[in-house]
Amino acid sequence: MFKTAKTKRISTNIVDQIREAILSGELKPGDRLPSEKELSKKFEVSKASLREAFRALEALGFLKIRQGMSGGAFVREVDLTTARNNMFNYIFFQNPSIQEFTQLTSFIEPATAEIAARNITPEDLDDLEENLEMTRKAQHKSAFYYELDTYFHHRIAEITGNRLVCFVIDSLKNAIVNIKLELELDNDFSVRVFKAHERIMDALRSRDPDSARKAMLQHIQEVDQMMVTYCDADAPFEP
Amino acid sequence: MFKTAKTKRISTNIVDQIREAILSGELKPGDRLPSEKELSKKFEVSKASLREAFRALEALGFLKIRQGMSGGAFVREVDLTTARNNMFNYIFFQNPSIQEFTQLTSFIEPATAEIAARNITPEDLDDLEENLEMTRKAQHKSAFYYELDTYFHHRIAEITGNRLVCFVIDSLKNAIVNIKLELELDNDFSVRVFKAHERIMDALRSRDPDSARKAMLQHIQEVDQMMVTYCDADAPFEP
DNA sequence: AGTATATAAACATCTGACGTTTTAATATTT
DNA sequence: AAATATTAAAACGTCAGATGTTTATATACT
Repeated sequence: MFKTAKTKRISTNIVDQIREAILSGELKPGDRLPSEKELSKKFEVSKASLREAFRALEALGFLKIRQGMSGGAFVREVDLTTARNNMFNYIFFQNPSIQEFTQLTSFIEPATAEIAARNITPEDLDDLEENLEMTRKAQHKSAFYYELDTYFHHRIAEITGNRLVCFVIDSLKNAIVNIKLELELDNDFSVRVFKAHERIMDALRSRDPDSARKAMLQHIQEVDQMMVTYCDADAPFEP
Repeated sequence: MFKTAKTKRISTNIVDQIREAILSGELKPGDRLPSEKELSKKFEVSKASLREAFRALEALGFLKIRQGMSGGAFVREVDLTTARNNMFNYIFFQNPSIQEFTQLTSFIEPATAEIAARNITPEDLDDLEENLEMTRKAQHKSAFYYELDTYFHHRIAEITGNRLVCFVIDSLKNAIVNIKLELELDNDFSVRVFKAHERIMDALRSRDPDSARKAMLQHIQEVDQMMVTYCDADAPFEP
């Protein structure tokens, strides 16, 4: 009983109203809001307060403000990058251990690989073969190598057709790389990753769910092992 | 080669600088930033621009601004609620099917239950027993029932000690309830949920990982089944 | 037809004034 | 002396209006 009667900041009030309008479907991606002048009249607030609200809604990913004639505030879908960044911000403060990352990943990715082995199409296979080939060639180019690895896992997740799974896998990979290591790949590491990807591909090619699951799990555990060793050895990331 | 040379908005620049300072550890949770007046002097920008930046950083969960003497902008950890809301915003636009939720959940929660059965302490058990008892008594009080269910799953996840797992499970439960249904529990539904929880508890009590995993999986699939039926039957949520 | 120029709509930024909240110090009362 | 009331100051909150910048479109000029 008795909720707070405190009046919020004006900008907060506006953020809530616009967010609500979007979530209720009253405003849809692509819609353009009235100009600052008109809106501040409607809300009966100053331009400054309105603009503060816009900055928050932009940070949340609900709006994109464009300058110039026929610019304005456009509603947009909260996109993957925004969501992933926001998730990163949270995970950063949790500062989970490599083992926590590995554990969650090992719950999801082997299952993903298993399903992929059942549902994979020739096009998917071609895509992954190409990725594998590029990985083979790129074994010593660190930054590029990371991108290829991410794509490999992302692509397999995509085959499940489950966007939530894709999102979580993406976000985890993004977070661990940004938090834990700037991935100073040594030769051994990249060779092992490549070989693991090869084994997974073998299983996918032969549409063998069980092997795919096992190969993926082994891959995850091997990488975990290497990362833990690497961190213990010469890169303590907790000052 | 050649990145964009476009100068960003001032507020964006400030957001980036402060965010960077936090991520690099230069600023820590609890720290107080200088006053608006001083900061706008340091950044050589107007108060308005600085405040716009503050609104964005607040929305992201990095800052909390307090009014009054000895108020100001305080750095804080991005908290679970903020992160969960931000994740919800993304998932809202993806509008995933119940099956997508179920699939991801079925990857994670059975594994969670399995581990919990191994690691559960007497205190954990007491907690869960109490929750089960309350669930038994509250089978017809919809809102409360949902809270108890959420806590049950959350608490089991917690036993793994893996904060990422907790976060994902929490966020998923939060999202599905807010997006898909305002959970008009009928009697059958709550009875089945209660019985499933009972079965899971049996397994946890006897520290039987295999049974715990199976019971959890069955619970998830049963709930999925009921939700799909419910949605098909009389609550189409896509207008 | 193609290119330059002008115009207008809309956002971006700054300034300075005034209001509100909150804490802490001080004065007053009991 | 303790409790209460008053006051002061620091910091955020809001507003109005002036001025600058961007961008698309219309117009004029090759």
